[in-house]
Amino acid sequence: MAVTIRDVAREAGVSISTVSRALANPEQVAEATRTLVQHTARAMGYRPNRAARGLITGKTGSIGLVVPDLENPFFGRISKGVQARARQAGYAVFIADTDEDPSVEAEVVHGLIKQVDGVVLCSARGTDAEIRDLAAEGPLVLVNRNLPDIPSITFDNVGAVEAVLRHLVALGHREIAYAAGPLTSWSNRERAAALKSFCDASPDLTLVELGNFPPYFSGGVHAADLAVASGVTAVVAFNDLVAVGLMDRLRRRGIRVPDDISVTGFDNVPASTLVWPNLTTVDFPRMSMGRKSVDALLDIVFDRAPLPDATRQVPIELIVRESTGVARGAGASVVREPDAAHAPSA
Amino acid sequence: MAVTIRDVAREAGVSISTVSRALANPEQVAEATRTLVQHTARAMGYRPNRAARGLITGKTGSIGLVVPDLENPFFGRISKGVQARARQAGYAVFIADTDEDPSVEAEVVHGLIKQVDGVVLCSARGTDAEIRDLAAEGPLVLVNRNLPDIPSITFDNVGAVEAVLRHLVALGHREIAYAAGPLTSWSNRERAAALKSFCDASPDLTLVELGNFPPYFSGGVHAADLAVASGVTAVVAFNDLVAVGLMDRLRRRGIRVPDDISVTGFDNVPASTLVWPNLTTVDFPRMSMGRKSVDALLDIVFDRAPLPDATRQVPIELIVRESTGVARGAGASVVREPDAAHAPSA
DNA sequence: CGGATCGATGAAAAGGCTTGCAGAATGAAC
DNA sequence: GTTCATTCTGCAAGCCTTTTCATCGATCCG
Repeated sequence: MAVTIRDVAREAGVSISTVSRALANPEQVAEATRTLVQHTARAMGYRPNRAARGLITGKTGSIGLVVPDLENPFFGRISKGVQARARQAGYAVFIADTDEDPSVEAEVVHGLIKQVDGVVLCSARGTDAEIRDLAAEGPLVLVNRNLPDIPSITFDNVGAVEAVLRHLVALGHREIAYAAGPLTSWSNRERAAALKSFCDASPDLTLVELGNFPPYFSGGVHAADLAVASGVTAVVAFNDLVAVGLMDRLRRRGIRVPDDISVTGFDNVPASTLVWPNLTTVDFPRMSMGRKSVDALLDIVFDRAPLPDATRQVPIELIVRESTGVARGAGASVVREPDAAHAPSA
Repeated sequence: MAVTIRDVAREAGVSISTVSRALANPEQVAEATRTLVQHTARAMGYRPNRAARGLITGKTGSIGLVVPDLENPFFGRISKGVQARARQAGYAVFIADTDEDPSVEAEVVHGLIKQVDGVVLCSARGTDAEIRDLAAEGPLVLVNRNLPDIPSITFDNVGAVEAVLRHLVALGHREIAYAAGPLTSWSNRERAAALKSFCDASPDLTLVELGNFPPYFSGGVHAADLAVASGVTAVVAFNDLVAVGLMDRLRRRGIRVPDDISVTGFDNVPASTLVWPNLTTVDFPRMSMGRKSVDALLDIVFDRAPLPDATRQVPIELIVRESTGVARGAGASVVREPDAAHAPSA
């Protein structure tokens, strides 16, 4: 049988309230008593019963984290960030994997949110309405998805797209395909919209929208042939996994990257440096995103003033590697006469 | 404020015990009352308070999963298996990441094991003694590590090594290096020992032990140069990540795989098919391993007869891909006169 | 028709902990 | 020596649920 607070109290010769206080609010108890109690507790191997505490305080000391796919290193890293910060704050974290299924997502969050202090919902796949319903049930923060009135940690998708596009345009690319990710993905919708608006704004740029594809290697394989058929010189893939699948298929068909076609991804997952050529991609500091989400959640839980929205968006960085090069057929002159609207100033 | 069992009781005009029974043991309550209560409960949005239930039953309805690195897809997939089975059984799962640190591991398991019904400890990095101490504190099952007296789910490392070795020998390789993983890793020790015993048993085989290296891409990069210098024709890497790092470094040095050197991994993680050449590796059904671990844990928790040990070891499969080929310098004759002890019978 | 049997229900205790409130003890001030 | 302020400690209520035990009514049988 586990040792309880009253065992410690008996052993130390004090009341259970004193034990409770000595452990939880040490400053409320006299020095001598405090050390006696703490000593006894440790010696007896006392560990507070979280359930009992939770029953009274209404807090569980744990948070939930819901992700679409634990095996995807994108989420693995975010989870690590959440983990780390939660542990620092004395919180344990439930993790649930929804297998990219919006209905599982709703069910899981629903089942979790009442038995934890709050939930971090990562790359939510559900509709805005579903997510609002969920948020009404308890403290919820969104990662990689933005919804007014709900605390959201996002990264700068528009900036990321702009960086990629400038890079490609500078290399002489004018016909660019987007290998789209799942329609349920908010970041896919953001990127697609940003691409469209940029390309619409510059007359000499044509955007070919392909997809949607599943956000995996297989999606990229599928996209590759369509991209080739469309005649573009560069493909922006929804994420690194799709980009890698794309490059694999291109290589198997004897199409060279970047000589024949340039390819870019998003996320900077480990796989982006495993492949050859290494992938040009956009880095998102996922670890710090995970940490921030816990901070935001705890702000709600403890009713603290939340972070200003500006600091909620984590910065991005374009990582130029070997998968992008000068556009096929583009003379060097192209590089010297970039599209005024999108070329880097230097 | 949350709706409690007594709210439901008042609303339905019955006692709280009846509500409790109608929900938890429906057969103990009259048909009419049961449906009334269930209806009222649903209508009011009642959700039982797990903490209160746990206080009385002594069960939390949750289990813990502790892994060295969540970002590693090897563990990601195991986690998915654990996840899935736990959810089936109505359990939620705490996941903790130890960052490959044995002391964090001990601390985390220690902190977790009293507040869950049991813990699945994956690829434990601690010493045998540490793990035994942990197991004494509560229900614990080991995954990818074997310890007498503690329920363990493992895969057949010896069989895996044998399969790899037979494959390499059949291709004419006689000088083989092992790029070892962390000393804290049980499977690394198993594989190293199995390799040694096989090579010792066949006089014409020489084994070069390299390492130890961290179980990541970077470890493989490091190992590559040592492997080349050692003059071997094949390298068995501790896992796929190391193998991929190895191949990357070889490619950068202009050494061809498999023409100059053959490379194999273990685990069959997604990265093994992202690289070119695709990696020859050994597949472990990690998902089913995760599921089995939950079954084993629940067997302990519910005091059921545990699975027989034989079914605790999950089968393996050698996946031959393009990273292994005929040994450099070996004539075709070698393939026709394989070492009797290790060549496949066909 | 009385007693036994059975099913359905309710009352109440228990589980470990926190916390408001009150009491005891100590010390200081007069 | 008395009074008051100030700590420190203990009592007891309460958090929400499960579960034992008792009660009640009804059914059944002799």
